[in-house]
Amino acid sequence: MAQTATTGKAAGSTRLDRRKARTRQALIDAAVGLIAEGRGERASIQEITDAADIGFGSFYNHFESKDELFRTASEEVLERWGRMIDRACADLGDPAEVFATSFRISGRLGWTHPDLARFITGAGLDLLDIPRGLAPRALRDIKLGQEAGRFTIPNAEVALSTVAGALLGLLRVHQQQPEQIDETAVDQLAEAILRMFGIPAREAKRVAARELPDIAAW
Amino acid sequence: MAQTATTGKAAGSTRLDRRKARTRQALIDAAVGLIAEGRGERASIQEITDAADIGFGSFYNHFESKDELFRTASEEVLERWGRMIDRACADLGDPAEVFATSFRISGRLGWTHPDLARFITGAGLDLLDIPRGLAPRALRDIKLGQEAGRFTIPNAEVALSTVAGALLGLLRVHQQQPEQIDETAVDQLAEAILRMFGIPAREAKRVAARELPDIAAW
DNA sequence: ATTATCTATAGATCTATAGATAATGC
DNA sequence: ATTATCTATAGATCTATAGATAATGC
Repeated sequence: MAQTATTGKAAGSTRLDRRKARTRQALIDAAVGLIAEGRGERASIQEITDAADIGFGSFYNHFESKDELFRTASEEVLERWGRMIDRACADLGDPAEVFATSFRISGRLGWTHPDLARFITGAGLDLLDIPRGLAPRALRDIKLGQEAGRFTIPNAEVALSTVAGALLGLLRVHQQQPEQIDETAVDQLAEAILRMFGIPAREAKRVAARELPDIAAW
Repeated sequence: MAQTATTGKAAGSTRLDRRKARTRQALIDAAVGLIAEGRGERASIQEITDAADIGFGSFYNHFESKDELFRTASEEVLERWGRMIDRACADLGDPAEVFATSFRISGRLGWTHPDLARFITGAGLDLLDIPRGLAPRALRDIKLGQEAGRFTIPNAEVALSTVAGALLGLLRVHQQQPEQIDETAVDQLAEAILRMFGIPAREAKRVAARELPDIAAW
């Protein structure tokens, strides 16, 4: 009874559980950092445990292989990203606006969430193979837009890959020359993508200019 | 005198030179195949020399490291691609049409040049960091289009990354579901990208529908 | 005689595990 | 007593090189 008193962590967990969870999280954080540095799977397990500041052997208490760690780490980060997008789009009905809002928020990650942005550029198009975060949401929204007759672009998968290329380019250029990418640049690109999807130019401008929820508060 | 008689190979080269060149080419072909399989730099030198059917030690007669081999192999393949594009666009003046033609030819690689297409999807967005092939040409054409006032899209680098995402999506879907991507699908995507770049919809349709040179002959 | 290729191997990693140590549970 | 962490290391790779073999030049 008293032992299940909350301690600010998950209820029902022992101190041992929490210590284990911390070690596991340290490994995940280290993996995320390595992907962001662009060294991804090329790092050795030794480098990973050094970065996480844990003993080498502890790695195998949590993951069977580097692959499993990197997959887990990617899914966790992208899941956070996905929930952020869901929150921002909760009240929107029009698929075109959902899509545009998701993209405009993602394009701002360079300054709102630099670590996440660096992870995304580090992962590259592999993002599309991870069933979390942008890919499943954007694909769903593109298909909804097609069904609603707002998007005339024929192939949703190809459209998704195009959007990923656009976002990665945006984040990459921002990392290299931050002054070139501001909110206007992100919104103009969102507008351009809407045109590509088949939304008339005038309407695309309107949809991409709607006010966004306050990102800073997240 | 008689010794420089041509033998169908480069003049002035000895038989030793030609044997060396064959070995080197076998290594490059093996590297291209490994990239196409998506195993790129993860293959060991032993696997590379096995695939090339040459002795392990010969590797170091030609390249100092795997990195150097893969860089050389990528540049060689992309250079061939680039020259193919140059040939097709030689007589075109309008930057928008040069761009559209380059893209429409590249989108057809899935059936005109399947090996090259598989290499491209295997390399992914790393294509943008190799100063050969699509990237420098597309960047040049986008900038020309901007200067000519035909493209209103603001950032050429971001636009380039978007186009790369589109092409990679196209080739990837074609590999997985060939029936989904035919010439019409490629041309529709080219048209959509022109709209994204700021070309009016009607004009985009016109530019993306011009007759292409006969690709089969290449 | 010269040059490239091949085979064999030393030495440097890197992974996976065993066994000792430390922390927590009860 | 139980569980997770740590250190140390065996065994499996993998790279780079040395030295032997084969092909070509002259």
